[in-house]
Amino acid sequence: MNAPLHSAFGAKIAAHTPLSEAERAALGSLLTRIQSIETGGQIAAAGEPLDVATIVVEGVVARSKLLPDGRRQILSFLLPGDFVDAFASVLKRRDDNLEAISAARVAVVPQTRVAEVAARFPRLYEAFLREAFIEGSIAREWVLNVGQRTADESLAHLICEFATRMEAVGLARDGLVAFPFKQQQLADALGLSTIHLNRVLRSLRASGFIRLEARSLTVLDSATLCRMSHFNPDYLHFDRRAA
Amino acid sequence: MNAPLHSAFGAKIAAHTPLSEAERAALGSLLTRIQSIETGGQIAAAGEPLDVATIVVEGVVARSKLLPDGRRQILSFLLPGDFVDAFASVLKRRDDNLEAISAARVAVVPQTRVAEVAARFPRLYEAFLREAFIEGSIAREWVLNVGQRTADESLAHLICEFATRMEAVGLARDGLVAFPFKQQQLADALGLSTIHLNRVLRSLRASGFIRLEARSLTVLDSATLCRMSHFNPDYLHFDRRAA
DNA sequence: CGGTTATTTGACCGACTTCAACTGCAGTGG
DNA sequence: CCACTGCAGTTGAAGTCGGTCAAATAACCG
Repeated sequence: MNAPLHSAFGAKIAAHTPLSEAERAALGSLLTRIQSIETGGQIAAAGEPLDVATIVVEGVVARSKLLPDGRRQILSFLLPGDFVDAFASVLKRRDDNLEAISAARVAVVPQTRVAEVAARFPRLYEAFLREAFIEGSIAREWVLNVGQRTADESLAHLICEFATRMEAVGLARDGLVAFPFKQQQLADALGLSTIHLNRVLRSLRASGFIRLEARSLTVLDSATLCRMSHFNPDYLHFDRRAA
Repeated sequence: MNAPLHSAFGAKIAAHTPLSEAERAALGSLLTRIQSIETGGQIAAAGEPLDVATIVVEGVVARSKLLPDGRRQILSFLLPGDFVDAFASVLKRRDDNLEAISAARVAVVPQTRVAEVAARFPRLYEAFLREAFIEGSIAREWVLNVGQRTADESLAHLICEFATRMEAVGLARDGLVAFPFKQQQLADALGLSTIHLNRVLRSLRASGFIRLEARSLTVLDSATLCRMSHFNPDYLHFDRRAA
């Protein structure tokens, strides 16, 4: 992970919106209050006011919800460059949690700062809005993943999504990508038990579709993985102008 | 259901945003091109451009996704007064479907019209944004529902959510509410087989929690239903100013 | 090195699915 | 008026996917 430090954030937005120097500078100015969070550390909790947005600078963050008896569902993984809750101030209080999957660095941006930048730079405003709706679209795909796909399909789908998104921000190359997840976390993301997740993961390795060692994943047979999980990247809305 | 025809839409927004006469008029002006859709009719399909927003005037609409082999997941139910895809023009193409659960009447609003109204009335703009993010919040709760809750819990939760939302737009009274769903549709919403859904629904009736006859639902024991499903209405974000 | 946490494995169990058949009802047409 | 059709709902039996319980490695960390 020795990519230039703040690159993902700007790169992600620049991928679909050409940016002026002033816009780049404004983006950079959002990355001031950067916090380091250790693995498993909590970044935000349900019930807190929604007065800050969060930009993931480094590492992976999970958005999750809990049931009173302790069952946990992970709702999405936030990767470097992701900017969440930028418009959440239209709601009052957070109803979910943000926690670090790996050691992470995140920028915590007061909504007032976001609003200033958005007011000055309409294209950035639209880019932020776009990010927010893409996260919504991903959440809907997860409903499909958890509700309809079998355990194998849904794990394969998660891997396809993760690899694709990491590649899009330049953090994967030739199918090789950091994979910081504990099996417990993958299980919570897919609505499976850890034990079953372990067997399914194991079977993907045994089939030769992936290699997984030292928290690092190699996708060996991307085509099969995508096909078996019915992965269709449209829901990631990478390119606005694409057909 | 002989509530005044267009009431739900305005009422829903007025519930958290005080509206001027001009704002009311602008809202009304969005409700011009109203289409009647028969039960099961398709309103929009994946792949279409996202150049229109949709307001549900009457009836219930489902947002759904399909897998190539025919499995279907319903992602949310849109009730009278709901306004969806108002900002979706930041994305290019739809990746889900809208279909009528019951006979429905919907207003199909070109994004340009939405933009005009939003530009003239900032408070309406914010209200629309709010609607959009609440739908996102509901989608995240559904991930939890499908991923973690057992079949009984998740059906009970769906019923609590539906009754609560219908009540919020004045379409339920004393626990009595129209319930247009086929068991197949409920099953697709919860990621269950129809047969299992039938048994679970049946057991909720046998337990005396609900009565269900002639497409009309009576919630007999709301407290137990909410408790057993861990229903916490915070995620519906009804009142922005509430604690 | 010891203690904790993560992963792996096995045996068993249960929630949910699948397959198949039957009921009830509304519409349709003879 | 009544067979005929089709669809939604109901029921039963059998099978499977995935969960639970328990325990053994293996990796991690101070």
